[in-house]
Amino acid sequence: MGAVKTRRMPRAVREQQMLDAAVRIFGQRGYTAASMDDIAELAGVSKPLVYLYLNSKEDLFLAVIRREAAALTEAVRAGVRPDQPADRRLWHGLLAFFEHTARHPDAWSVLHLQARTHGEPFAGEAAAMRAAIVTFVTQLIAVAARDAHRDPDLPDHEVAGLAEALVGAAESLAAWANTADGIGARQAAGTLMNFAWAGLGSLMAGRRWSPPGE
Amino acid sequence: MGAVKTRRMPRAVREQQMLDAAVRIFGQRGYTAASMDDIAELAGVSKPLVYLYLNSKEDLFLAVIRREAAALTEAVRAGVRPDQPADRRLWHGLLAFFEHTARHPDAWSVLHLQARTHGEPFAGEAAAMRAAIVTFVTQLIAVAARDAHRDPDLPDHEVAGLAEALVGAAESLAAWANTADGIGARQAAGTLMNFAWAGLGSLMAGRRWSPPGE
Amino acid sequence: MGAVKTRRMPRAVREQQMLDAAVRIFGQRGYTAASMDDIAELAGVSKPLVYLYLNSKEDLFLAVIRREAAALTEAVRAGVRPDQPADRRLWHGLLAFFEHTARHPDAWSVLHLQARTHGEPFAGEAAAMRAAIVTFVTQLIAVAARDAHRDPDLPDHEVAGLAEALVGAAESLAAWANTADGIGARQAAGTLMNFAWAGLGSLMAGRRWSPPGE
Amino acid sequence: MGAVKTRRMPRAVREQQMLDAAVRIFGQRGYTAASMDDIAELAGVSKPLVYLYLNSKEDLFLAVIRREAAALTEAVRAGVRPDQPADRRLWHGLLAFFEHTARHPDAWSVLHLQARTHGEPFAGEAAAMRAAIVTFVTQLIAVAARDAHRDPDLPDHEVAGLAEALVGAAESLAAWANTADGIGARQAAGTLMNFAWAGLGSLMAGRRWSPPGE
DNA sequence: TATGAATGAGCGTTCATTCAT
DNA sequence: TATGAATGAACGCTCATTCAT
Repeated sequence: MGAVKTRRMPRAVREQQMLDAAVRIFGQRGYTAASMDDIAELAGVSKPLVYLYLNSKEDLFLAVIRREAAALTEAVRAGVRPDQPADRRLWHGLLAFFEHTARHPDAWSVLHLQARTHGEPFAGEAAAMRAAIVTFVTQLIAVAARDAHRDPDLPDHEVAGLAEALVGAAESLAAWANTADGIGARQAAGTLMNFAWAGLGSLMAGRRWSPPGE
Repeated sequence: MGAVKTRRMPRAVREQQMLDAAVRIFGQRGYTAASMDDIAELAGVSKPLVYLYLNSKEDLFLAVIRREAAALTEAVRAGVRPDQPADRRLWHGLLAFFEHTARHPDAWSVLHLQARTHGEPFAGEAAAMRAAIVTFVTQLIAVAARDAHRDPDLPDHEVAGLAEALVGAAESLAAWANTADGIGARQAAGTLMNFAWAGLGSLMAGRRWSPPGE
Repeated sequence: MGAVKTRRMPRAVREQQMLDAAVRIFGQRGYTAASMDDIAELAGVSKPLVYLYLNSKEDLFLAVIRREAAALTEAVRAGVRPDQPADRRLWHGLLAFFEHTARHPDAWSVLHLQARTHGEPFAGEAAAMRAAIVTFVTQLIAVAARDAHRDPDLPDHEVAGLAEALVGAAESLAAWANTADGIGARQAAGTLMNFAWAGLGSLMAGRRWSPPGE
Repeated sequence: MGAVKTRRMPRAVREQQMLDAAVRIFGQRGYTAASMDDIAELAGVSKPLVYLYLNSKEDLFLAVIRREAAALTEAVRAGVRPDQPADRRLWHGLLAFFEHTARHPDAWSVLHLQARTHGEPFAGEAAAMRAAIVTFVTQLIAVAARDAHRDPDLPDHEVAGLAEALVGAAESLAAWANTADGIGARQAAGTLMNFAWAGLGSLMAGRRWSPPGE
């Protein structure tokens, strides 16, 4: 499983190899359980070289988070056609999200679990990525509401809550789709679209659920 | 902050004190960063006593997870009146969930973050609790579908996906409600109910979103 | 050479054993070349116990410096009879100094070489001890000058320089007496007394050496 | 501060640049805290080149000690006019010594502190330089004693002790003069001359201090 | 002459865990 | 029931040193 031991590589290449190894080890073992020895061995280099290039375990973890966060947001962005209507954009975004997380489960573990569980500055970096996605979804919802001529009925904090809920649902379904056999990215995206778009439509049509008086 | 030093307590009491301390330390510092010294000190006992009662750090963490998982599921169950219609039951369940997580943030951190991030057997225990909640929600959706005479249109795996999505949305909103100031449990539950119930209703009315043909 | 392995000692005793070992290792190998493993082994305990009691290598070194500085100044102070004339007091002080450094060469190496060579806070601690000795000598010189009714002729900074010179000479002779065989503390003290007391006497009698005009 | 990066210099020049850098780093950081990286960087060359020219850290340190020891003894020797009487020669020697140490504090730190604190072969090299100076002073004292027709009264080992004391006093005053503001080389030399020459004169005149009978 | 790439070996420190009482 | 004394094992990190070009 370890990389083939090839010597004397240019620095940039070696660095990517180290990050590749780090994603796998961090994603599978967790930040604290991962040892620099393990990562160096999987990368096919000695420990001092990892330190020479990445400085410290913290810096290495941060570099991993940043690289994978950029990769995920880029994948979503690349999947979305900006000239399409809001529902199509949401659909393609979800599809890209589920496909990327399914293809890179270790990276998703790092971003969704490890980074958020081990304090600053990691949690902040993961939160920043998540915030970008939430903002993206928030804008889609706002556009959809405008198209339905309904925005006066949806206050800002409600839109924010909806976006949070939608992103949380997507995160949950990502794990579900990766676990339950036979459920692919398309199906997960379909389920969520059905649920979400109908819910949004109803909301915008003014149909709201009222809590009991108690 | 540590418990007042009272000697010679009955075992059951001492054990609860240790678990109380462990929840706080694990929840705030994380599993690996928490040290047995910290926990023993906060519990007001010596380290060997912790080992005498709880055996090991793993066992202690497991005991914490089990106690808090039971407390959370019990809180949800206690909030739901079985003789009510499905929407009311979902509403009260969500309300109880948001209230409990807001009142016990360390416990929620243990269940939602720490337990899932540090491998087996912890992740399994947390997954079991989550599965129980998902099952509960699944049943509610099934009942609602039956009430709407629509179950033939909602295949099982779709219902499972919806439940997963709903639970994920709730988890996401729990963090959001605890962070953003001024958002309480009622508001989070209201936002989610509006979103979810309308979405479910639309689905059951046969309004579905279809992916593009591409 | 290592201490006999006796288990379960009270903390205070173990701490002294550790300091004893540390003096030898630090004195013979130097601060940086000394390893905590070496010290723990010579003390007959495991490394974690050293850390439990002394916290860190820095703290251990500081504790050694403080203990040995106190022992040396105490030895000098104990050798001096305060009711005697200044020359006798200087003599007994020098004698005690040479005897102590001869009997504890590792401690002297720590105080005179290691502590001064490895930056703060060690150098400061050693400097404080030395300053106390210089002050002691300065006072002796001042008393002697007063007895000779000559103090107006000896400006303060000149007295300070003389004290510095005298202490430096003593430090140098300590090494010399410990190295050259057959030279004991008495002889070293005698040589220095002859040199110093005569020099001081001449100075106080107003005989001064003038640099050439160039 | 690092040397301007000029390539392809003749070996002799490069070597001196490396030694210059090494003196500064060793003098300021100490032997063990100094890293070959630091030295290479300050010298403006790559690390392998340092090894190519100087072989190892030990050899580099030895080369530094030898160069600076030679420079210091040469400075003292150059300051002394051999055709002058003993007191003038001592005066000029001290003056040259204080001036050189004040002008080259890093070199003095290496010779006086670092070399003596880090075992063989460094301590031996520093001791050899010191022995040369002690011998030089011993001869001056012997000449002065002969001039005073007093040598039968001053046994050899006493002369040796006096020389040791004088050199120690000078070393002590060098640090003192470099620290205390406003004290220059001339003043330090003056203080020491006053002290030493008067002491020596008294000794040679047969005035000796006798220890108490006890 | 000169260097970018790479490592073996070791050190300070921490922590879960146990022994003896 | 309760604890002061003690440790095995591992981890993050650094450094002098060398290889291949």
